[in-house]
Amino acid sequence: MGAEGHADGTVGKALDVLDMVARHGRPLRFSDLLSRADYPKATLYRLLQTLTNQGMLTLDPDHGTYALGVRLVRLAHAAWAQSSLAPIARPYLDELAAKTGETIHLAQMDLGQVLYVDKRNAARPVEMFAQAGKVGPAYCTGVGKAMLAWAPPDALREALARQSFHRHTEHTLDTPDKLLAELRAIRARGHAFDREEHETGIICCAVPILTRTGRVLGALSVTSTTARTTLAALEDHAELTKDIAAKIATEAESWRFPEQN
Amino acid sequence: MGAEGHADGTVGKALDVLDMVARHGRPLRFSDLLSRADYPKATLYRLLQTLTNQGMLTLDPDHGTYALGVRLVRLAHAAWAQSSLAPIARPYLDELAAKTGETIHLAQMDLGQVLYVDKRNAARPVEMFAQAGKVGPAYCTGVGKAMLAWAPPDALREALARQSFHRHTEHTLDTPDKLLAELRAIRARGHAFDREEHETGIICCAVPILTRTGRVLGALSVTSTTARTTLAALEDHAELTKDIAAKIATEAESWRFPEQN
DNA sequence: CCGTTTGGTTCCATTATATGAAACTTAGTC
DNA sequence: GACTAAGTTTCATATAATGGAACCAAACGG
Repeated sequence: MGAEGHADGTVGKALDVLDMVARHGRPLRFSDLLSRADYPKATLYRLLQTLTNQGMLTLDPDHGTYALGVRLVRLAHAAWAQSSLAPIARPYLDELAAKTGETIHLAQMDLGQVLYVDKRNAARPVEMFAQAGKVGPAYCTGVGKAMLAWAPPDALREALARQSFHRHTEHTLDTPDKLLAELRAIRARGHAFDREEHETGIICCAVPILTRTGRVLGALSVTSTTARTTLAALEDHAELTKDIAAKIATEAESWRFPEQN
Repeated sequence: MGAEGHADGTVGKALDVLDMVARHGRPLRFSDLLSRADYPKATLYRLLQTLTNQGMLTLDPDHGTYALGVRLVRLAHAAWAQSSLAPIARPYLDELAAKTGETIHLAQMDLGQVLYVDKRNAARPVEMFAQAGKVGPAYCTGVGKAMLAWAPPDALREALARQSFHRHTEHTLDTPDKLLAELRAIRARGHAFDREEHETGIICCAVPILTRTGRVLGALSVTSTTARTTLAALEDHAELTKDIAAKIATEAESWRFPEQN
């Protein structure tokens, strides 16, 4: 428990508190936080004060509650634009969605979890940020497994340690060993499947987005339901998806390092 | 210079570094940061390390550059959803945009600066997050002045100290005194104008979004150009804008504190 | 109306932690 | 192969975070 891990220094603790507020989803009072966190009163108090006058939290004086601050929204804008693949990938996602007619996910890895940074919904169009930002498990999603399959050994070990291996469906790979075997297969095959491992009826085919040096930037998936299609049919999109992934990778590298190479 | 202000403790410094990366807009190397920040080498180094293994920054091993991390994107999602008025205000902004046919801005105050959290562009539709997240000066924008006019004394003093009072156009109120006089007028009138104070040709009429207790949550503006319309015409929308602002305030309060009152 | 609880803030001696000058280790140049 | 620039580590010191306890205020209960 308290599993968060290595909370290096004060900064780690502060960010921990920030996460706590973020997770809760709506404003909390001092005492709410005090019961959740196991920091001593005074420590938590000063942490909150610091975060508040840094603008990372806002203290609502009427209710005495803390909420995430607007400075975070500003940082968010920058992070979204600069660090996520989303802005670069947008046109390519559109293309992939149009050609496959299926739902598309773009994800990146965040401390062992899958972070969805963009999405195309076959039916409804652009939903962008509101839909993105969600997190999911790595061990039982197509994008998660695709990223893990190409992760360097130490990152993989780290990520494995953070998985909960909860048996979501009867197909979930619920042990590290099963997962490791699957990752080898994925690596050999070049793409990952989700065989209703996270949610019954939901299947997908996912590919990693790799730099020229083989580093994992993220993953891309074509998702559907067993009612609509089959895994084999989704696999037909695999090559196209890989091409798109390659384009995104290339663009990402040249966008971020204009002068280089 | 180094004006940032009270960098309380280590956390403050860490966030300062984060901002620095955010501002720059694209990945930076250690030495880039070293020259910008005036922290000693070792200090900055450890700060970066901490932020990196907290997931707030990512170190690109191929180029040795730091960029904002994905954890920030996740926090961003939460902040956007929970702390900004944007998700609540969306339908109301749509309504206001439709009825006025003009460009609408929704802004909040962030440490003396105006943070635009949403926008409706008369011509093109939804652009959402990509367009929002921008910051601007408080002393020479309609939304900024509207918020300052209803700010409590100490917050106002704080905010004034952070203004640069750069003379953007010939109409800019470029001293604290002029601004204070204007704020009194705004308060009396109930809404603020931007008389081409920030950009020539751009005018707007802005109202604050106030809680029942009179606290400023944000501001709403109807913006246009001198080519298209006049200030007097914009003022015709003032009452409607106030109504919309009131609705947003009410909804914000009940959304955040469901059980209360 | 006063004693009590609950929720929040401040004190202050102690300790842990961040600091930063300087030394060191690469990697890249000439 | 010496020289330079960029990044990393060390270590004594100063500083800042810590947290137990005391304090304050407001809500509660009798």
